Amino acid sequence: MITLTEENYIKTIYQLGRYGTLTVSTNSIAEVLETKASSVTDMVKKLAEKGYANYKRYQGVSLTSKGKKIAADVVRKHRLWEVFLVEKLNFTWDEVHDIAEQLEHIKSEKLINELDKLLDYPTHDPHGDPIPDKFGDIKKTDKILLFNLSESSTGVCVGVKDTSSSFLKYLDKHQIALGSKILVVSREDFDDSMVIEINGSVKMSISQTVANNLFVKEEANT
Amino acid sequence: MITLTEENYIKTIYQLGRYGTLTVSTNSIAEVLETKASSVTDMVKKLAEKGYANYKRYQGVSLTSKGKKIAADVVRKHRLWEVFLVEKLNFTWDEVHDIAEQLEHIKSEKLINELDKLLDYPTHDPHGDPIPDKFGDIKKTDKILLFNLSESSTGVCVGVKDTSSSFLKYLDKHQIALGSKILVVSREDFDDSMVIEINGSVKMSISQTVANNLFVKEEANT
DNA sequence: ATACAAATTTAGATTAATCTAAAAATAGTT
DNA sequence: AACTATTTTTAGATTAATCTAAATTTGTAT
Repeated sequence: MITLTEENYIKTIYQLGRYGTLTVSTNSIAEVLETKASSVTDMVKKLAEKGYANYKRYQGVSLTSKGKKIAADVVRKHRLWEVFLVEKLNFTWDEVHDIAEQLEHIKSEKLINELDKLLDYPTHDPHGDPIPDKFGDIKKTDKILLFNLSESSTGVCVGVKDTSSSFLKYLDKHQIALGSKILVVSREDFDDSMVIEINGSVKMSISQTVANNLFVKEEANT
Repeated sequence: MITLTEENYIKTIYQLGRYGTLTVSTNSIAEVLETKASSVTDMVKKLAEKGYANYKRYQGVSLTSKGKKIAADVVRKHRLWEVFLVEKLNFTWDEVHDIAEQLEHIKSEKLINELDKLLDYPTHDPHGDPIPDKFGDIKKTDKILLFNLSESSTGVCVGVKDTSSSFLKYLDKHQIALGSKILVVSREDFDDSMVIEINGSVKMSISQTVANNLFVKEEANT
């Protein structure tokens, strides 16, 4: 059996390592999980013993295919529950993370399959992140950061990097949502801010920080 | 903060003590939770220290009002989730217990209130057990065991005592469900079995065990 | 009232997950 | 190549929840 704590470590390794493709450092895991690096070392040894991770001292950790499957399942559950909370229980996108963090550990295959069906098989969560399928596979989209969109180009908002409540509320306030059409009107070299136009109407200036936390899908030039 | 384990002990004390009205023994708690009495003693001391229970060595445990509130909340969540699983996710009444056992520990007031609303404020779970309201109050029904129904009396099935999968499947097989009308046709002194008629059509013989695990609400004599 | 059986508690040990502080390895810079 | 700063690991301790085995209390029956 796998414990809740182990699941959280595995998920963190998965996400820090770009869905399990990279090796990650114990320190970075410790930072995300708000523990100490020494605790991470201990746990990572255990995960390796149990066959969920590859680990060589001082060389970082990666997931085995067994570990990746577990991680993808947890992420799948997390994101499906987020969709449920927003679609069925009237939550807003900035309220769902902490609850999904709890719900992601519920064990029942039927439950998650039925939930998937109830929600009509969504492919992305309320923040635009992709939902792994039953087999742990993820559809990759060619999203880029708004910051990397050039002047007079247009993109559709497809996700956020920072999912903090404060950032999401900022976006709400300025009517930026998934699906919004964003035109880069001009860029300011001085402080890397930019002026954008949202859905062809509202014009506003955004900071580099905002531009670096918003994913868009670039639209073909007109 | 209250741990998951503490919550489970509190819930058990609540249920063994008839919704917190009686004092219960450490042994009975140990049996339900499948632990040893010595573990229970330790935990019960801790619960008393934290203000959730009243405890005097060798004299059993009861809940404080603070403990009762926590227990009622957990039971409320458990039963609401059971309704959700049956009503929205196509589970049958014999499949929901173990999953609800996990879901009952999810912490979010908004979540449970919204769930309550989504389900249209149900008063009973799929086994006929009452759902405590937001304040922890429970509507008591005057249900009796089918075993205590006299010959030629009629009752409506309103709940089960044994919620095991095997018993529930037995009921399904014989078309006995919540709401079924049951007439006691005759009783057999020899082995305490009885012949019943279900919904005015099917006649069958049931054992004492079955009659002692089915709750009915007696109907006024015709 | 005593003696015995059953229930309960205590004492001491174990496991999982964590921590601090010290030691070891790695990586970067001159 | 040597020094230093950073990262990582080890060693030893702590906490929550549990266990076994022994000791204590309670209740019952003669």
